[in-house]
Amino acid sequence: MALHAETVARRAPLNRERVLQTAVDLADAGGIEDLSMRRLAQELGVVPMALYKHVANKEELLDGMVEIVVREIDAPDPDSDWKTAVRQRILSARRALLRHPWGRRVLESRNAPTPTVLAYMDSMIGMLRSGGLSIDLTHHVMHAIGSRMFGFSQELFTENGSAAADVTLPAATLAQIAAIYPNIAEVVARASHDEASVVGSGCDDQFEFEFSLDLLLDGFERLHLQRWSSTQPS
Amino acid sequence: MALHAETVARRAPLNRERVLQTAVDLADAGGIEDLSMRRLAQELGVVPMALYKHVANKEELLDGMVEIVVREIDAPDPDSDWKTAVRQRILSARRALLRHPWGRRVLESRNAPTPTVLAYMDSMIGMLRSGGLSIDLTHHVMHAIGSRMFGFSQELFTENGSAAADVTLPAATLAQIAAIYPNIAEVVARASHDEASVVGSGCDDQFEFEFSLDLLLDGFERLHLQRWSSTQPS
DNA sequence: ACCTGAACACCGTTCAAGT
DNA sequence: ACCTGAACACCGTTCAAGT
Repeated sequence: MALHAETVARRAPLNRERVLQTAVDLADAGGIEDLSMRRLAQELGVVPMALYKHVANKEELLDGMVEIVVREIDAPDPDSDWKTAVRQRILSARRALLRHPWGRRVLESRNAPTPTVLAYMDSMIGMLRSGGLSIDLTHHVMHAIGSRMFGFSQELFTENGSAAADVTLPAATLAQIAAIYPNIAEVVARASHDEASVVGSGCDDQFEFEFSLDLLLDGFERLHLQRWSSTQPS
Repeated sequence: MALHAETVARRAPLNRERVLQTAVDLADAGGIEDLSMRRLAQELGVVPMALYKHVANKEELLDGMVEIVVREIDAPDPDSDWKTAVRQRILSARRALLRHPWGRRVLESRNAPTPTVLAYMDSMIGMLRSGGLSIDLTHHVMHAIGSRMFGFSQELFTENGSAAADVTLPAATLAQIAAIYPNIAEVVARASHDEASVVGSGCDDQFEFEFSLDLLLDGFERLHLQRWSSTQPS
């Protein structure tokens, strides 16, 4: 009896908030593949089925985790012009995603947007409209930004560290690669020469992200200034 | 004895080619989530362990499936200018991916690029270099295109059909959504009005893909013409 | 009313035994 | 040498029994 009471008292009462936050912590620490309902229950000191009191199923758990990540994105700066404000906000989203590397994969696996995601999108549209962009242009801009608005890049093979064109192989095999893929070798050689300070990939992810983001934003601005319309393409 | 001989004769001899092609067919028909080693073995009329004679593990199976998809991408047209040739090739990649909707997810899950993927990237770099782009610009262009070179879009919640901003809900709840997300509602209302002919999403995926692809390609061309360099940003 | 153990229907893969 | 059944260590979730 006493033992039983002590056991109950020792563990903090489970609630949805604590379930979600522990799931986030687990994914942050061990990656999303280490997160299972059974593993999460173990971490919380309960039996797996106890979780189903607070989340309907694993999908709802993942939805809740997405909400936590998206809520970390800074509010828009009302004093900046639309392009600067959008840029800053997306860079803030990227920082949130760097804190939670599993966020990208999980967000992309969702079937439907959660309320927080919809609110973020609504806010983003509002920023573009406040900048004077037409509804038409805003619509296509939202498609063009796509999940980049959450700070996703669209790079190759970055999930697990190194990008495809980046070579962490010994120089011996690099020569062999050059024989088969001469163009890749040329680019890699140049990149590693220019940016030798960057360890690992040899590429500056932040630079690459801003490079493509700015290319798109500049394109949007150009279309806006020339009063682009989808019915009369230039 | 006779029965046994008949059983052996009835099933075509297993080989790597047939294992991979059957896996592709299964994924095409039932989605990637229906593809398991056990399910694939069943389809081929063998015991699960028989597959491990032809592929080391499931990862290698998925690699092989990626190779099949990427090999379907058309070769570059040597007579077109670089921008047109790149554009055509990426649109061909997109068609391949539309035939194998699981391709995106599987390709993104790979840890390292397969030989066919590397060859495709090498060829893409070659096209840019032939167009006169500097190694420096080519490098950053490759990052900026990223997985879009395989025909991936970066749209939201498109995996399972409808994009986030698209409303397939009854009009009654649309009004409720408008109260909470007025900016989304405004864009959706306009889009469904303009493109009422398109069923489902109300958005023309092909148009959106080409819109952002051309924005990027035009940006690349502009940087090339003004002799852009990463060491001296404009 | 609440909690929970056992069970179900799956996974990918290992391993040892059988032919 | 080749093939294969059983087993291992997992999943998410259901369900009925226990308190």
